[in-house]
Amino acid sequence: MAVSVRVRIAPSPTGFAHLGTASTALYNVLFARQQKGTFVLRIDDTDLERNRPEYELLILESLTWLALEWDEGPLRQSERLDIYKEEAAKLLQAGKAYRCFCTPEELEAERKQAQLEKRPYKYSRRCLTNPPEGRGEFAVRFRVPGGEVTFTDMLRGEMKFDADLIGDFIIVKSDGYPTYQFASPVDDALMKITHVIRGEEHLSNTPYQLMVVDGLGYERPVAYAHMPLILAGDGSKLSKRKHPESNLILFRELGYLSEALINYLALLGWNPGTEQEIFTFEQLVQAFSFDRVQHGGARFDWEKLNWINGEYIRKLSLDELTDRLRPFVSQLDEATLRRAIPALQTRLHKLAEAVDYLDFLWTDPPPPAIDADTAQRVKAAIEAVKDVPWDPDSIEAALEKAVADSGVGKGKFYTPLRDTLTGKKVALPIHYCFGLLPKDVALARLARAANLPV
RNA sequence: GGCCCCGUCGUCUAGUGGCCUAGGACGCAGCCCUCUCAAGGCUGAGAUCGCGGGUUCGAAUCCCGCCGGGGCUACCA
Repeated sequence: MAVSVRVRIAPSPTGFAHLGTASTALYNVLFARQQKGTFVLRIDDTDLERNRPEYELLILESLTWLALEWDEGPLRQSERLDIYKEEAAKLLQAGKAYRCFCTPEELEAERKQAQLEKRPYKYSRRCLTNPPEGRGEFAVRFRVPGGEVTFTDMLRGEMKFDADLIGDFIIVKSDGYPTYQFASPVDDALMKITHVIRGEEHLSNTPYQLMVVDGLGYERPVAYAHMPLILAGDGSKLSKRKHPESNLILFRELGYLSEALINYLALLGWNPGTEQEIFTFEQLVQAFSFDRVQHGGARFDWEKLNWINGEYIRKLSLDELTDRLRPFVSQLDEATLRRAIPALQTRLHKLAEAVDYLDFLWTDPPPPAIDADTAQRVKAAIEAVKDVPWDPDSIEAALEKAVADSGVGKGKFYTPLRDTLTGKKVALPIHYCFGLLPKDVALARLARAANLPV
């Protein structure tokens, strides 16, 4: 009987959730849904120095926004300290771990020395071979048995690491908290995680964690999948500090649709083997497979995301787009917003751009300086529209007639009108600029610009 | 330094020995449409497949070396 799939994501609340978090979560969810498995959310909050509770909130909020819902959790490592203590005690008792009293300075000196002698650094094991007399603060080190560690990576096949190159590493810090290399494999084992799907930066961490699992006598995960990293535009790895723009909350604020971001992220590093680029989530679940995942990192491309986001915006129904837009233009009344949608829909790449197209509705632009001829045409425009029904189509018909009568081209006729009404060089079609404005406001703006009595 | 991963148009990629004079998408350029900006339609530029050796009748695809990028090597995760 096949064991049911259990996967997890384990972000640490030392910063906002970023693109990498989303990407890893996505692949986990895709696999979980496809295999009818369980997706667990665990918060790896063992870094006392850098953890912040508000970051955890941000992570949950980001994942929820992206609809990457977890089935179990969030479990917090900070609430499982007893477990790690117990597991560490087992290792200590079995002689598979030992107390280390070395100070950071001493360790630093060891490292420097190794570097000086041009030999690869490995902890000297002095606290194992010569346990110091003094008591006091100590960390717990795992006694690396050496030999070879092998495991299967779902992308790369059989991986083999030489454990003789790995020094004894710390599993419990002197503050009593477990390190990542310890807590993570312990939890994965206890939570019966079957497939560890995570970023490629963890590929060479895997042997550490496998040795811990083996040392404890737990069952190993069935397989690992180390997914390609998302790179910044310059090819470097995305980091929270260097790349604040990768904050997922920011994507929401800029007006990216969560399903568009998901679609883009899925394509970044994975490809379906067909030329399809736009996928529903269900289609992704069906189509996803690890053997079509890229092995190398991929740069994040805003342009392509913008295009996909535009595609998604254009697919939305009038009601859906209205709902999505509302938070971005809360100044605007519902009816006006709905009337603007047809003109907006083909123009937006991000929802927030709606503000640039609509803010003339609640912000009076300064009247432009116009010459006598132009004033005449503005006046003609006023005459043309002042008695027509106030909807874009009627306005357009009236204006077209006025243009024909004026003897000048549309561009020459419309440009000063657009300028007067919106104060902008780029705007919605002129009849929308009229129609969205209350009639009296539109006429007043024109009259003022043409220096006419209102 | 050591270990590991990766290397096809600017970017994301297709490609697993002949179908590749290397395909698609984004972006870019031009044209059409057009009151601006988009959207849409059409056309186009853009990769000697990191480099050098092999293997083979034939290599982007296999082998070796080199170079380049990234990751790990923390009492960060």
